[in-house]
Amino acid sequence: MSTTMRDVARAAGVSVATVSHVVNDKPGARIGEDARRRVHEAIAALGYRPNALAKTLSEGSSRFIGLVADAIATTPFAGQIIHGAQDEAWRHGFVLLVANTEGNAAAENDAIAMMLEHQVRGILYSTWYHREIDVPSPLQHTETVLVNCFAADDAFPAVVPDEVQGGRTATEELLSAGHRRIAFVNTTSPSPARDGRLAGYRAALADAGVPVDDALVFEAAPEQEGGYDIAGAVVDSGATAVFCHNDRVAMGLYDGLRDRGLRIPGDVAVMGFDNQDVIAAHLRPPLSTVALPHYELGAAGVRTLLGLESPATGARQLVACPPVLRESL
Amino acid sequence: MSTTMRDVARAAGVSVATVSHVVNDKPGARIGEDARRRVHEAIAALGYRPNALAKTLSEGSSRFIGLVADAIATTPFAGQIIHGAQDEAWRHGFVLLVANTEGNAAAENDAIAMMLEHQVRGILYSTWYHREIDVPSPLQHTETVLVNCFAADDAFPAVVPDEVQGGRTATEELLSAGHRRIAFVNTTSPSPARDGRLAGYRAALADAGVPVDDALVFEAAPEQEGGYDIAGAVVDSGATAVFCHNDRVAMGLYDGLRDRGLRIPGDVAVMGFDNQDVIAAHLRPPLSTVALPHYELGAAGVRTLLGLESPATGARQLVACPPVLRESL
DNA sequence: ATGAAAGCGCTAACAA
DNA sequence: TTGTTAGCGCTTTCAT
Repeated sequence: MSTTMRDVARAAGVSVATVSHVVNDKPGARIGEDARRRVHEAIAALGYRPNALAKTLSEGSSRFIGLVADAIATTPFAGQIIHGAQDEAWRHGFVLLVANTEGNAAAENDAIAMMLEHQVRGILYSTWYHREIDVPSPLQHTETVLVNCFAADDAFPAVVPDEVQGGRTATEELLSAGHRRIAFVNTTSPSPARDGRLAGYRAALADAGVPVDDALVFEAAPEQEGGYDIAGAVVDSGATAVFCHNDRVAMGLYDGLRDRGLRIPGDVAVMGFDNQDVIAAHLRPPLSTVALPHYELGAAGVRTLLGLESPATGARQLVACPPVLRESL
Repeated sequence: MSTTMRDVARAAGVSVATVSHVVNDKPGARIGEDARRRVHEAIAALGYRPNALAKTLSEGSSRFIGLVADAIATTPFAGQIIHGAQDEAWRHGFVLLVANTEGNAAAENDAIAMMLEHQVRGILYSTWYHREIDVPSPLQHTETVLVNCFAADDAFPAVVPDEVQGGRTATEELLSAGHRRIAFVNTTSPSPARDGRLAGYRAALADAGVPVDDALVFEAAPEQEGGYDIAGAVVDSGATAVFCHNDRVAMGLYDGLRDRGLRIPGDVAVMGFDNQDVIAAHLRPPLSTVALPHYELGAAGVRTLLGLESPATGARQLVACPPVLRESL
């Protein structure tokens, strides 16, 4: 097997206790200059690596954090949640245990059980799109933080994107670009995103003294196809700017607009939502949008779990969706 | 703290050895019906969960596998490597420790060190695009499998996509759709993908008895912009079909073609590469392409690490890139 | 300033 | 069939 603390102790001619002290740089430990040096030498010579598992066992508390995700796969940016969580965990000396459950309840329970058996400090439960969930029962008695989702009764700390602010921001950008007839192509699927962004849109208009015209609010499937199909109606409405529920809808709308000989942003300004990697920056013209803060969601989740971030509001913690301006308006 | 095996033993009126045996369902262990039942009852009553860390310590071998990735973030489908690795690891009772290093050497070394300290059985080192790498030195003395990358001298087992076969497949699809003047818009950046796909393109043409015309081979930046900009030249070449280095280039090409009043696939057939989630299936028309097998790469990496898959060839293990036919040809 | 020794929760001989 | 016991590698009093 690998070299242990005992090997080091023997090589340095000291006891394991001494080695332990110098390895961990214990504050209240008086170690002689000489002994300390010998230990370091022995460590280098033997290529000693502390066994984190043994350490955990003896200390009684691990440095693992679990992250169970319903879909690392399905959506590109879900990976950003992992990334943010991993970075932040790392920053505090923690390691991430990742499990992908594909929404399968059995897999979910297995994953949670396995994490608990590995003595995780707590579990981050995340979804790939912002929504309300039923918290899996094994999580009821575990230190849990919801990421990008929330419990019906807000019984668990949760970190979610601020949809209302996002919708408001998008609209404000269009407003400040001089537009007054601003259409909103919302999604057809009921969700916090749908309600929140609409509320934000309305609020921004109201604040700007622009009357809300319900004829300017459309609904479309939240994909390219939805955006493409709604283009005609949007054009007919006489809108000079369009805020799309997401970047994919915007991408479809681009095509629909182009088919009708309309130029962006000359004839119609377009604003997206999500700031989706492969799309937003590379449409022609590059799409202005509002970013979904996935990385930050993961990071904030870890901080909350570690008790470094007091849930200001009480339950749901809102993370801002910042605007990303490019050339579509 | 949580309930331990001792608590269970006491509650069931047996020894810890007995509990251990029933918990692990040890083959060579004769346990009385009665004792077994009492143990199970005690476990249920106390809500006992085995401590995986203690188990590892005592058994001497852990069930962790490390995955260090240079960018979970940058590209959407990198996440699929994690996903595949995680599923496969899980399937064999292993847990994935994930670390994202953003290509930073220091972070990389830290990550590897941490994994080693956690007694990982081995480490998967993966990159977000297929390329040759210098294997970080701490990995030299560790059970390592390269995923989506390979060492200069093929000194490490590696699992990579079969670029040549991919290029050949793409071309064959175009060929069997009846095309003879098939352009290839390759990338400008040197890479296994660039060389391999070109080789596959040539081989497919040769096999079909179609002379390779170098005037039909173009180069463009591997993004939407590159595809858009090259459209004119491609059209001028008189090609009736275009094989693009990747889906993003194809997306740009779509725009360029449309600007020139050309229809897809009526006037020009288009084939992509990557099968990139957000893009391929949602262009108009949906893009036919060749899939990069990221999930499979991650899964195969785990199998190889676990010694379940004997590297047939010796060093680099090739994973097939299957065609995904939609409506662009 | 340093060491001995008792655990942490579990496994695996070996006894009984 | 079941129990005893000695570790696994490390931390941590408590002596010295």
